Amino acid sequence: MKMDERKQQILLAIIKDYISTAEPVGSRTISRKYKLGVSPATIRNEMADLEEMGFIEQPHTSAGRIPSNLGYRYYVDCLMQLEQLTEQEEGTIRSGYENKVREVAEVLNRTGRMLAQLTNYTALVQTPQLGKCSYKHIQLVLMGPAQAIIIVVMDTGAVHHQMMSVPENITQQDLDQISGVLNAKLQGKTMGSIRLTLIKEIYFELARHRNILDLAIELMQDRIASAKEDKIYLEGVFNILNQPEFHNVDKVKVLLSLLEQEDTLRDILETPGDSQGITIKIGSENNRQEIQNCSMITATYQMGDKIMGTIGILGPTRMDYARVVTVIDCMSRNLSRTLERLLKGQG
Amino acid sequence: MKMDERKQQILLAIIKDYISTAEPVGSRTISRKYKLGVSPATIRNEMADLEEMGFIEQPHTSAGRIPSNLGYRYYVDCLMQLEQLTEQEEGTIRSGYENKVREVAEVLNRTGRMLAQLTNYTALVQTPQLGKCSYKHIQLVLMGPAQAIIIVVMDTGAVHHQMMSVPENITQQDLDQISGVLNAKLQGKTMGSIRLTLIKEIYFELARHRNILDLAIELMQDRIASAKEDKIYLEGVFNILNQPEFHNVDKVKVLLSLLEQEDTLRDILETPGDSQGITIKIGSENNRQEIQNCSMITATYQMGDKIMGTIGILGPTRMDYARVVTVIDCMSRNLSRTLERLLKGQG
DNA sequence: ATTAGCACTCATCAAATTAGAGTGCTAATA
DNA sequence: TATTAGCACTCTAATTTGATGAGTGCTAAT
Repeated sequence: MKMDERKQQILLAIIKDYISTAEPVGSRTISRKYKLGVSPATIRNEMADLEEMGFIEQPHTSAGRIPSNLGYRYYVDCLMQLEQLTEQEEGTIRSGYENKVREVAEVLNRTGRMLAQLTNYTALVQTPQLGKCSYKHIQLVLMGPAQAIIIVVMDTGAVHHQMMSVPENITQQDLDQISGVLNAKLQGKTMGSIRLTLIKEIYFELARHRNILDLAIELMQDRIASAKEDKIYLEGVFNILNQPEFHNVDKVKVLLSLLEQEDTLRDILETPGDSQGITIKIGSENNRQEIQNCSMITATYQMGDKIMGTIGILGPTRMDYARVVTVIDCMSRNLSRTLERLLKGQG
Repeated sequence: MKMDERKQQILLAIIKDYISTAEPVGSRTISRKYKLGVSPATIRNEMADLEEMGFIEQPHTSAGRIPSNLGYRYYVDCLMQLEQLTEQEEGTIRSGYENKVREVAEVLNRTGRMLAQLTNYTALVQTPQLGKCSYKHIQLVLMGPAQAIIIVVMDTGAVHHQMMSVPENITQQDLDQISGVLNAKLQGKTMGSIRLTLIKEIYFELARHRNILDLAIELMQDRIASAKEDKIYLEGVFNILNQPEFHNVDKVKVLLSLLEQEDTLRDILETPGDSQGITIKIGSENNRQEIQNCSMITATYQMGDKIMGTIGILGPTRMDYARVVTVIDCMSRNLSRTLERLLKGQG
C-alpha cells in the first residue's frame, strides 16, 4: 500500500484533531471539519488503509481512530509544520532573558519556568555538565580548629563547595599556599583532562601537606565531579495533571514517583549518541517504560561551541509537537546566547 | 454537657479507627472492636452528644461518624498516647545520621528522605535561616576582565555565592584587600546585627573601592540574605497520593501547584510565634486554605541553643498523629545533634 | 441509666436500558 | 474504476432502576 497525498491529509487531520481534543476522531468529523472534498465513506476506506499500515488504531470497534506511535513519528518526520510564536510570546522570552541575571543557576531556573509556562507541560533543565567545563579558581578556607572548606569555581560560573577535615595545626597561610599551587596547576584544565603527571607535580611542590592534598584532590575529583555531575530542574509538574490522560491517580503516581528521583530524570533526558539540536522521543522510544504514554522533546544548549547540557519537555504522546518544538528551539538558542553573554562578556 | 471518661474513650475509638481505615465509624464497629462493655445503642447516644459538642460529624444521615477538626484537636491535646519507634526504625535513623556526612545540605536532604519514608507522608525540610547565623568568611574572586564572584561562608557551613561586575582595572590584590577588611569587620557578626556604624567603618577603610563595596554589601544584604533566605527541601510528595482523600485528581492538582512554589512552602511551615519544639496545625488552623483537609506537624532544630530552622510533615487531617509526632521528635533531635557535631567538632 | 427493637434514611452497587457515535459492507452512481 | 449513499451492526457511556446493607434515632422495656 502506498502513502498518497490524500492519505497524508487524512492522517494529518486525525493527528491534529486528536492532539487538540483528546477524543478518537471519526470519519464524519474529518469530512466536516477538514474539508477534503470527499465523503465520510471515502475517508472510512482510507482510514482502514491507514490502520493496516500501522499509523492509526481503534480503541474499540465503535470508536473513531487515534494516532499510533508510528503515526506520530510519521507526523513529526514528514507532515508537521512548525508554528510561529506570537509577538507577545517572543517578547516574554526575550524579556525573561534580558532581565538582569548574574548567576547561571538563575538563568536555568528561569528557563525551566518559562518552558513550563509556554508549553503547559513539564519542563526539565539540566545544569552544565562539569566534566566539560574547566577549573577557574580553587580556594581553601579554614573554618574551625580542624576543618576547612574547599571552594571550586568553574569557568561556567558554577561554584561548588565541600567541607573537609584538616590537621589540627594547619593555618590559613598553609591553605593559601596549597590553594596557590592548585590554582597554578589546574586553572583552565577540564576535569576530565587532569593527568597523573600533573597530580605528581602538585604533590612534589606540596610534599609537606600530603594528607590535605589527598583529601582535596579526592573531593575535587570524586565528590564534586561525580556526585554533583549535574542537577536537573523540574518545573510545571502539575501542568501534566491538566491532561486528560492523567485523570487517573494511579498513572499520576507512577509518573511522580519517577520524577522524584534525579537519576531517572537524567535517564529520561538522555539522548542516544551525542545528537545536537532537537530530539523527539515518542512513547516507547523513551528510555523508561513507565512513560510509554509520554513523549519527550529535548534540545541541547551550548557555551561557545561546546554542548553543555540539555533542556526538555515531557508531555503525553498526544502533545502539541509543532508548538513545543518551536518553543524549545527558541529557548535553547536564547539560553545559549544568554549564558555566553553572561560568562564571556559582562553580565 | 460534660466530657466524661466514657465519651473520651468513644471519641478515641472513633479517631483511631478512622485514622486507620479512612471510613466513617459506626456504633456497632466501636462496640465490637473496642470492647467498652456497652451496647451500640448506648454508644449511639454518646455519639449524638459528641456530635453536639462538635467533636465528630456525620458525612450523611446513614453513615458513621468522622472526627471534626475540633475532635482531632482534643485528641492531640488530651487523648493521644505517643508511639514507640521499633528497634529497627531507631536503627535506620541512627545509621542514617552516622553515615559519613560532610555537608549541611546533605544532612538535611537525608533528613527529608527519612522523614518521608518513615511516615509515608510528605516531608518539608527548611535549611538554616541565614538571618540567624553569622559570617565566617568572605572572599572576592576575580573571574574575568570585569567580573568577580563574592563567596560568603556562614558559620553553619553554608556557602553562598553571587556574581558581580567590577571595574575593568581592578586586580585580585584589590579584591583580597577588600575581602580582608570585610572579614575583619564582619566575621562572627549575624546578618541581622550589622549596624550602619559598622558599614561606615568599612567604607572609611576602603574609600578607594567605594563602588565595589556598594555592590558587595548590597549583594550580601539583599541578594544572599533575602533571596536565598532559606531553601525548603520537599520529599515524598507522591506519598500523599496513596491516601484515599487524594484519589481525586483535582485535589492533587491544587496541592501540587501549591507545593511547587517555594514561597508557599515557607508560608505553610511557618508557626505562630517563635514556638520551640513541636507544633501541630490541624485543617483550618493551617496558613493556607488550600490545605484545609491537611495537617502539618512541625518541629524546630537547633545548633547549640539557637533555633536554626524547621522540619515538617504534611499529611491529610486523618494522619497518624501519634506516630508522626514521635518520628519528627526523634528526627529533629538527631538532626540538631548531627549538625552540631558536624560544625563544632569534626565531621 | 441502659438496651433491645424497629422504622427509616441514604449511599453504593449491579443489572438493565437507552442513546449515540462510528464502523464496514453493499449496491447505486458518476 | 473510484466514489458515495444507505443501512445494519457494534460497542461505549450515560442513565435508570432496584436491591442491599450499614447506620441512625426513637421508643418502650428492663
